[in-house]
Amino acid sequence: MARAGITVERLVAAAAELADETGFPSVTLSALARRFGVKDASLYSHVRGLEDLRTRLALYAGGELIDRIAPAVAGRAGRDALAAFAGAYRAYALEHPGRYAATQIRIDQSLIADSPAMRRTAEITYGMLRAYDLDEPDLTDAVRLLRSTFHGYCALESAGGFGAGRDVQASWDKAVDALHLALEHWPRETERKNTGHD
Amino acid sequence: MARAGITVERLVAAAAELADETGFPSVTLSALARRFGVKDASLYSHVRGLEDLRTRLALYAGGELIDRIAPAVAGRAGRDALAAFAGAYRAYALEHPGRYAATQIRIDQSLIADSPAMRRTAEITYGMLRAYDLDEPDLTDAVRLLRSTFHGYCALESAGGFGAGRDVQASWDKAVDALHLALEHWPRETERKNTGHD
DNA sequence: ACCCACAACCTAGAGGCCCTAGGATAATCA
DNA sequence: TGATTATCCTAGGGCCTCTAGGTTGTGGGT
Repeated sequence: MARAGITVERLVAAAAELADETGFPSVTLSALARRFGVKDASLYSHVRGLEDLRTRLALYAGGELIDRIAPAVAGRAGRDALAAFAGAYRAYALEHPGRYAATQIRIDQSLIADSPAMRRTAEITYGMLRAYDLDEPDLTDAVRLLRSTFHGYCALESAGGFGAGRDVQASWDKAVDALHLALEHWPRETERKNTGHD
Repeated sequence: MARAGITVERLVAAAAELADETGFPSVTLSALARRFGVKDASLYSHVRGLEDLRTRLALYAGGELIDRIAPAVAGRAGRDALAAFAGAYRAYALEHPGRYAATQIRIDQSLIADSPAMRRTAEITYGMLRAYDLDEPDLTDAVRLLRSTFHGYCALESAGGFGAGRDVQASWDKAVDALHLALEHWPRETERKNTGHD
C-alpha cells in the first residue's frame, strides 16, 4: 500500500490552506486526514493531537506574518514605517483569514517566548517605534496600543463587524494616521518605571 | 415525571454562566442539558440548535455590555466619557470572558441590525464622540478606531497576549489617553464624503 | 371535574469529531 | 538480506449535534 508521505511540515501547510478555505474552527484532524487520503488515526504519528496541530499552525502563521511585515518596514522610519507595518499586517489578515485567526489562539506562554517569529516581531515593532523616542514604560504601552488596534480592526473587519457605508481601507488609513499622531504626542510618563517587552 | 421548566431565557442565562466558567467554546448543548438535568435532544424544543443558542447568547451579552457602559457614560463628556466607556467595556470583558467572547462571533448582519442593544451601542458611542466635534466620515472612522482598540486590547489581554512586565491597567489608561489625544487632534477630512453608521 | 391539545420531555439512532491501543506493512539501514 | 523503525491500518470508546417519533405533564375550554 503506497504511503501518503506525510510530514509535520506538509500537515501544517495543508492545515493553513484548509484554514483559509473553510475557516480556522473547521481545521480538524479528520478533514486533514481526508485531504491526505488517510485515516485520522494515522495523523497521530506526526502530531500529538488537535491542540498540537493548532499551535503549530499558529506559530507558522505568525512566522508568515512577520515575514511579510519585515520587508515592508525595512528602510523606513516614523510614519512611513508605521503605515508599511499596518498595511502588511492588514493585508495578511485579509488574504489569509484562517491563518490570521490561528495566530489569535491562546498558546502556552513558554512556546511563544522561544519562538523566533515572536522575537523577530518584537524586534521589528520596537525598532519601528524608535523614531518616536519613547522610553519605558511608554514604549511597552505604545506597542500594546498598536497591537490592540491592528488586531482589533482586522478581527472586526474580517468578522464583518463594520457596516458597508464607509470604505474600510479609508478608515484604516485614518486609524493609522491617528495612531501616528498619538505616538508623536504621546502622554509621557514623568518617572521611569519597570520595562517588560511584550 | 417532573418538568425542568426550561425557557429560552433560562437557557441563555445558563449558557452565559457556563461560558464564563468553562470558556465560550465549551458552551455546548450537551453540557447545558446536563446542567438542567435533561437530555440534550430536549433542548431543541426551545432552541433551533447550537448556532441559534450562540447567537442568542451573543446578543444577550451585547445587551449586558451596553447596559454597563450606558450608566458609566451618562452625564459625562469628552475625556471623562471616553474613560468611563473604556473602563466599563474592559471591566465587563474581564469579569465575563466567556460572555465577552460570545459577542465576538460572526452573526447574521440582519440580526445585528435590528437588535436594540446594537442600536443603543451606536447611539451611545456616537453621542460620546459629539464632544470631539467630528463630521462624517471622520465620525465613523473614529468609532471604528475606538471599537478596534477596545476590542483588540481586551481580546489580547484575556488571551494572555501581554507579558507580565508592565501593569496592564496602566497600559490601558495610557491607551485611553492616547485615543483621547488622537480624537482631539483628529486628522480631518477636507471634503465631506458619505456616511455609514457602524 | 373532565377532556383535549399542546408543549415539554423522552428514547433511539445516524453521523462527525478526538483520541487510544494494538496490528500490519513499507522503507531504511546494518 | 534481515531487522528495525516509521507509517499507516482497524477497532472501539467517548462526546458532540441533530432528526424522528413516542409519551406524559399541564392548562384552557366546556
